[in-house]
Amino acid sequence: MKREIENNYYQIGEVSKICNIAIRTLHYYDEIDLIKPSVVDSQSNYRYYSPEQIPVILVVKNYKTAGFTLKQIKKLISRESIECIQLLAKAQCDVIDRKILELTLAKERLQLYTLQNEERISGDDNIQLKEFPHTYVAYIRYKSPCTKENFYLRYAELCKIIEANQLHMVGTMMAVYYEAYENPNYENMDFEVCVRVAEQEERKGIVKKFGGFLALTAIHYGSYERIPNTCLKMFDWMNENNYLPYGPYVENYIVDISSTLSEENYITELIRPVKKST
Amino acid sequence: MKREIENNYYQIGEVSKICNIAIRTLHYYDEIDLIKPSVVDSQSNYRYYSPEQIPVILVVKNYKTAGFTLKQIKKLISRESIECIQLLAKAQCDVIDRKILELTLAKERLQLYTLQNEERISGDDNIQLKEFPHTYVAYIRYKSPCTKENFYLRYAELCKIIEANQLHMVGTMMAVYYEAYENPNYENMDFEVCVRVAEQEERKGIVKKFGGFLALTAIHYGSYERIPNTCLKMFDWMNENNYLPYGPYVENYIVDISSTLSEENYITELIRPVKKST
DNA sequence: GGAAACGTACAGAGCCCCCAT
DNA sequence: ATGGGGGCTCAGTACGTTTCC
Repeated sequence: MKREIENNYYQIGEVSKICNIAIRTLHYYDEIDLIKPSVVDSQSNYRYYSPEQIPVILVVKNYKTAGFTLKQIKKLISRESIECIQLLAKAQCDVIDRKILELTLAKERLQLYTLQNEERISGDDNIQLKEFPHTYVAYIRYKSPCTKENFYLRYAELCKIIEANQLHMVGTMMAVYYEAYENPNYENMDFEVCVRVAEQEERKGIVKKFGGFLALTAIHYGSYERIPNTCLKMFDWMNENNYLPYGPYVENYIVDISSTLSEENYITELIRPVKKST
Repeated sequence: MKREIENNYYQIGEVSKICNIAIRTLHYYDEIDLIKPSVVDSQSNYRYYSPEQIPVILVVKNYKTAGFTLKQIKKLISRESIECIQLLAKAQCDVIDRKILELTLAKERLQLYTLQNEERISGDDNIQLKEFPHTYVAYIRYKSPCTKENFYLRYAELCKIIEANQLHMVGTMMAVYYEAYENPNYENMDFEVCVRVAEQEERKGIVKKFGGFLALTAIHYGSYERIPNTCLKMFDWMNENNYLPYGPYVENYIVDISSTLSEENYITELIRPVKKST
């Protein structure tokens, strides 16, 4: 009789190997009545699984990678009606789509760090003239004292708006300085804090199209105090190559206080729209 | 002095709203030293967060959606070196890629159920002639008694091989009957159990190209006992339309014991390769 | 009277470790 | 070497009570 069981059933370790599931997890599935072994030896309490259970266990695994909870899976494999499965499956497809979108965006954000690294190595002279690409940004623009604190306050405001409107931030904080050529009034300055979003459509007062202009850009490493220095270099380049500023100056805070404590690690992209002087 | 704190700092409720994080979660982040409020009132124990903390909290959120653990995030925002961040970010990008692949495959599997539904509704007469598409399948072929038990044993074997070779199953179990036209010997039958895999390449003895032939297909609903019935209908169709069998007969077990207990819910695709008779 | 704090409890999905055979 | 099972983990959520503004 023992022989018979051993020949026609799998022990838990075999099932574990076949399905690539930890033994303890199979214990757990038994405990919560998700997958009960066909036979349990009443003396040893050893679990014995029938071959028909293998496909079921594998289906459970598939459902799990699809993101169903064990409770849902219990329903799915309790197998009342196929219509029920189809309904749940359809809904889960949408969930998966959303998850994939989220992960794609998360990856994009991570790549901001890694990409910057390569540029940093490749570009000894990091000043370059390029077409700043079209993107969509969520923004807040009004006049206020231009202090660090106000910056973060505004960024916080912006984040609140982004959350409230279920937008998806991709990218880092940027600032647009609308008064860079008049004598800027630092006590009450007209500037904008904005950030790129995944959504490709304008929303009145919240999201607008941005970019699509020719700009001289430079990557500035380190503390913000030395930014004027890098700016001067950009002006030198413009003089030599006959370009003039053309539109508000932009800064993109690629690595800032949110990812590093030491100001020496800051990375800022300085973006100055330009046109050829005639 | 209290006034000053209230003006320059956020209370926990405000942070919660701005960042869309539960208050109790912020408590938790404080407890595990992930995000400590800048100021804690020593009398009331009220937490006060500075505006600079908002971007950090949001970065934590982003890292979380990217799949980092809180422990890793603690390191990431402890912000020793950017190189460390870049390394972790690069590794996590690979993790995300794998997750996206997995989810994509999981979705494909789910769609097997939902797609079948539409076909079921649309096709009153479910016999159709079609080019069976090219796919890659993992397979096991040898002779053995053709019993249900052996089927699941083989399927289990196949799954083991798939796991061992890190292949990705997409689709349902299929069987290829190589002896369908000779007098089949059910005691020792040459048949194959196979399943579609995501990998688009052959592997000797494990994965092979499959399909790419003209076939008459029918969807059979219900118990396997009535399959011969549906088969007869297919032969009738072939006689009427001048087609002859051409190659081994295949069954695709779309809904079987792994997704339903009642045999009445089974859905099986019968696939008979054919050619025009001359 | 609405916020905030905090202790406890519990969730889901396992995993670690020790013991028995 | 294989099995069994208690307790533990992670990242929270829910509930209830008490204290503060």
